[in-house]
Amino acid sequence: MKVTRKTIAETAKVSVSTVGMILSGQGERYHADTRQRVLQIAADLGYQPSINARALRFQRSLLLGVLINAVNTHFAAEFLHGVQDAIAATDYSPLVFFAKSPEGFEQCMDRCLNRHVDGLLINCVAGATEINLEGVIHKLADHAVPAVEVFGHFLPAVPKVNVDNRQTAELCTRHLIAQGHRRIALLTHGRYENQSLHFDAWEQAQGYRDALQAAGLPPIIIACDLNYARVHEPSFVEADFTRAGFEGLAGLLALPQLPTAVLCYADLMAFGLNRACRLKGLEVPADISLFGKGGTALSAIVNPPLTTTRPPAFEIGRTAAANLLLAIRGQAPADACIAETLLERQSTAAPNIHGLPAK
Amino acid sequence: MKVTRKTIAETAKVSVSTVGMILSGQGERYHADTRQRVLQIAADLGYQPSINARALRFQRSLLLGVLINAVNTHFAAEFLHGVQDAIAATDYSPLVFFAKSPEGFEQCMDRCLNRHVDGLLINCVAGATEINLEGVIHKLADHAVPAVEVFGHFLPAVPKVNVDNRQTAELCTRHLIAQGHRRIALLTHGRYENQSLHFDAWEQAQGYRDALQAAGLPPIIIACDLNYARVHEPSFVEADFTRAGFEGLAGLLALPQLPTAVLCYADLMAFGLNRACRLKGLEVPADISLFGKGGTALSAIVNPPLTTTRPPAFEIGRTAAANLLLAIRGQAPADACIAETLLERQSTAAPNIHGLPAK
DNA sequence: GTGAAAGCGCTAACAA
DNA sequence: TTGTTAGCGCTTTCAC
Repeated sequence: MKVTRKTIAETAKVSVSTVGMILSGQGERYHADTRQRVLQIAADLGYQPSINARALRFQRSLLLGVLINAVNTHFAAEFLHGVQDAIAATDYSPLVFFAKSPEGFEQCMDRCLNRHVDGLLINCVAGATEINLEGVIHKLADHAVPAVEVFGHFLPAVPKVNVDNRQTAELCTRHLIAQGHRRIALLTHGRYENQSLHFDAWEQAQGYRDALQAAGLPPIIIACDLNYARVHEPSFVEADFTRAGFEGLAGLLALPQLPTAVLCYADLMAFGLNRACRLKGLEVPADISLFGKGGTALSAIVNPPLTTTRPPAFEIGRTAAANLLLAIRGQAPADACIAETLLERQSTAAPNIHGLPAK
Repeated sequence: MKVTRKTIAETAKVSVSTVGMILSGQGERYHADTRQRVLQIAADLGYQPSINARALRFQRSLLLGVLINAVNTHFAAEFLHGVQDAIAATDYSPLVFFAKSPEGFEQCMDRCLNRHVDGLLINCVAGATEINLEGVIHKLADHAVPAVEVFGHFLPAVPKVNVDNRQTAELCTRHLIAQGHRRIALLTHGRYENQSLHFDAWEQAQGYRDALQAAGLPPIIIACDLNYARVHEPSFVEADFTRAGFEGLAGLLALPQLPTAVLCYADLMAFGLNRACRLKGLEVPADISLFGKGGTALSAIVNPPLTTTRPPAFEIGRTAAANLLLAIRGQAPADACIAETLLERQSTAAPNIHGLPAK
């Protein structure tokens, strides 16, 4: 049933090493006859090399470990599509693990390591101090396995592929400025100044400020109390974000003048803010423009459809896998940072400067 | 650096076979001393068995192929968690592929087969006639690889693990009946009678009818025109569902009497219907109870929070993987069908029978 | 009680 | 031009 090189050797009446040499393409030095015969028989028998034997022999597996922890599960599929795209032309296959707990994460990593994966694509949990980063870093070094970190900045000396939150925010802010907005607020995470833990919020604020500064406009930052880090029930996280957005309006109304546009830290916050606005009789976008972040499926169907940006999960997966292949080949890949994709919809418009109907 | 049984044997001054016997738990016949020493050293050195060597020895790859096509990506992570849970105590690892196109699906399958996966977990695309099922079935038979199909009924003679849509609908309907509802409508897919293509809608209708019949109540089915099968832009799918739900109210209003409760084919349809109700001045749940399906994250935070059911993706993943392991061991696993989990929230309540404010 | 040996399939240095 | 051999790490039978 199972056809190995031995089978071929016996059928062709040559030795296994001859078969091996010929099949691996180094068969120039053999008789054309022999070569022909061996190749023919291999094809006829439908020979498939045993990747396991190869893996044992070479101490490499043609396997890529993919450790996914806190990536928004909505993007996991897209991310993996990108990974597949990058390895489509190679013999590599992805060994995928979703880790939910810190211990789970290490177990998944161990599994990858004793599978002798040739490289590791790592997404550490965002904002989790619970994970034993020291251990992870140590293991990586110990096993000398090439790795690329995605959606995070937790592993020093590991090449990274990330969302460029700074550039994204700059893009959004410039977009609003170009529309004519002059009072643009940022509704963000309460701990956005904690660069290491909430790097995404921090980066967003940077980009926001940069764009405003370039236009000679003052930043207006409203920080919301978000305590999702303490809670593990996903629906609560979402409820918390919308609540924060809803309550954000109070902060905006307390300002000397209401901003004409608000860039949010997350779509869900924009949803909450949108509802609060409606209850206060503020029209979106006529009275106030709302800019989300995340590109959630829902953003397309709320009322009005939310202008937002979507993480380029496919691109990130593809770039990360491509860079990992480079690293496996011994070339140190550069870090990559990819801006989100802008999805312009109906929650943003030119400001109604004169109190007249917009447009 | 790398610690094998040889390393342990040398350190413990015994033979590799002794180490092997002891580590595999069959070390009763050895000196307690020896056993202790070997186990201690193995632990100290952090010995991890080489799965590749084992795989070669046993002629199995210890790899499980997972082909995911149309599973709601929201559930993919949960599903894979379940798979991991089932194989946690084994040496198996999941080779995961997300296929977006029919050709992509076959390529992924080929990759699994080339890798000699010991088993295949397959999710074929729902409602896709485009996929070459014949080819898939043929390949499975050809390679004699055990398989389990999940979230679908497309592969004859392959054991299945599915959501029990019939039982779920029966559960929901009975729940509404128990609350006192007598006019309960089903807002569903226009082609719900196409059992093979839209089996989920078909099954739901069955359960709905069964529960009503048992209570001596008449079914009221409103079928919506859904054309998502023709469209590949995900946000459109969602827009289409909400639109269908929104328009569904017209069908309900055209009835001799408005139902007091509506079971929907999907959360998104319930969202659309909810909005339509509000616009018509109908209060949920005071005037009409709404029951979703899907347990989307959003369902928890809409207003009012939607009573719905959530696919037991974790359970399905776990059961499917467990059954696949059975199949690999040569035991034919039974089909499994698991009802969704009921999430009771605020969109359902006892009917306001007398036109008085509910409750 | 313990160890030697063979072999899973593949590879490569070395003999012939 | 082709074959022999040793070995990757693990398992298991059989001999001591």
